[in-house]
Amino acid sequence: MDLEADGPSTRRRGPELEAALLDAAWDELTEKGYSGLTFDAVAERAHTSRPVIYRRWSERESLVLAAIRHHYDAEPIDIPDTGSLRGDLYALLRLASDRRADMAVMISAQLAGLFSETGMSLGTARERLLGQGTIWDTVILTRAQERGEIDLDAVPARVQSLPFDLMRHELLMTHEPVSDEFIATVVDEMFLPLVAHHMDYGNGVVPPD
Amino acid sequence: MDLEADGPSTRRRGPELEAALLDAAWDELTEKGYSGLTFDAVAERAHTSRPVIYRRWSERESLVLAAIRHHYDAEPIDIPDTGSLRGDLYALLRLASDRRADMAVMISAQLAGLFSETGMSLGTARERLLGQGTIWDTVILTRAQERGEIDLDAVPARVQSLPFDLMRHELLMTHEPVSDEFIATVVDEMFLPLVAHHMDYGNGVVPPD
DNA sequence: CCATTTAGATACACGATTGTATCTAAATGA
DNA sequence: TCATTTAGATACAATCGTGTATCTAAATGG
Repeated sequence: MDLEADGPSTRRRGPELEAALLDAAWDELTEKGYSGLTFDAVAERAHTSRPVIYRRWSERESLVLAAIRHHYDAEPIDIPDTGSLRGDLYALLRLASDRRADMAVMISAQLAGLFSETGMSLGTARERLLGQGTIWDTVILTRAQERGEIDLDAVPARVQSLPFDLMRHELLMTHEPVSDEFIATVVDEMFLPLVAHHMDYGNGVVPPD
Repeated sequence: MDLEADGPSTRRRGPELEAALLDAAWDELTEKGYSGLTFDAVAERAHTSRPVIYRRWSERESLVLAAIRHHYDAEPIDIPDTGSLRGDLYALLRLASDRRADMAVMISAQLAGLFSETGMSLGTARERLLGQGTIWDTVILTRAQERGEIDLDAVPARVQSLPFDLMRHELLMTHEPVSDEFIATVVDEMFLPLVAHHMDYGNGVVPPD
């Protein structure tokens, strides 16, 4: 065996080795995607051999799920408590986006079947497939605006799970952490106004106590 | 060759054959996903052989993209014009969801690397990976509700691209056409209120003429 | 320090898929 | 009808990943 590269002939065991394997699996997963992940590549990346992996996880699914859990256990997100909903949302969306962008990449790592091989993102694929610009919503909204039903400049491009659904959507589409502008839009121009609206006109719910 | 099954010994050519190949590719794509699609399976499904495919598309990517284009050219969505934004939205969301659910399935067909092999949907995967229920948004919103900042019952689970982003998100998560309840929620409890809000309080934009 | 465990290397047979080459016979056009 | 095209069958080598078996030597625990 070659001893020059890194650790001087040290042979890992137990948890340390396991962590290295799962890290390698995670990396392979984000790069190649689930269906592109091979035991071989994981073993090589972890500087070991296939049998070492097979002894722990005999199926790809279990290996991958273990790798994902391991990755997230490694850096848990602590939910912010700023004292206000707005502050919590800003903080959590920023945090979740930065820390979980790889989750979207991972989820898309499944998508990666197509995308990793071709270098396409989901958004790019949509563009390539749908043509350039004029899509349904644009047409309808333009029409609506022409009828005076809506002012597109007054309605930003972007309520309970809304911010998270939209963030997840954004992450899936771009494979990048969302921008500050995105968060501001979602929180201050969508979520909070909707909250206000529904608190003003919502059904007269009374707490059950 | 076997002549009993269907068409009596007729040998397809040109456009007819090409359409059959692309249909077969589409079907394989939705069933197996991009990375699970093989020239072999496509050929077999089209009742022909691999060389016939290779003569037209030598790469998987070009075959798949051609298949997707062919599929959507076959049944284009005509944008509804009901006379009102609300009506247009209801109609278009319904139509797009029904007709493009397979698009999400297709997009997820990429996701299918993991999901087709394991029978998981993206939503199921999220559940399995995140645990049972108590996630960020729930915690924060519960907190906010406890502070009286928000009434969860008054704010439904669900602005310009909002309905479509949310529908796309929904399709990706469930792999099913969205429900009428989903459309109603998005349109009447999210999008339209936001439109109203932003038209009332939006920036005083003046048409540039 | 010896016994036990187990990491890591290597090798193997197997199956699936690829891309091409070759041959035939069916469709088409002049 | 005859020449040209090309669909479709078949076969092939080559590659890649799988899953297992086997051997060695390093780590660990008593």
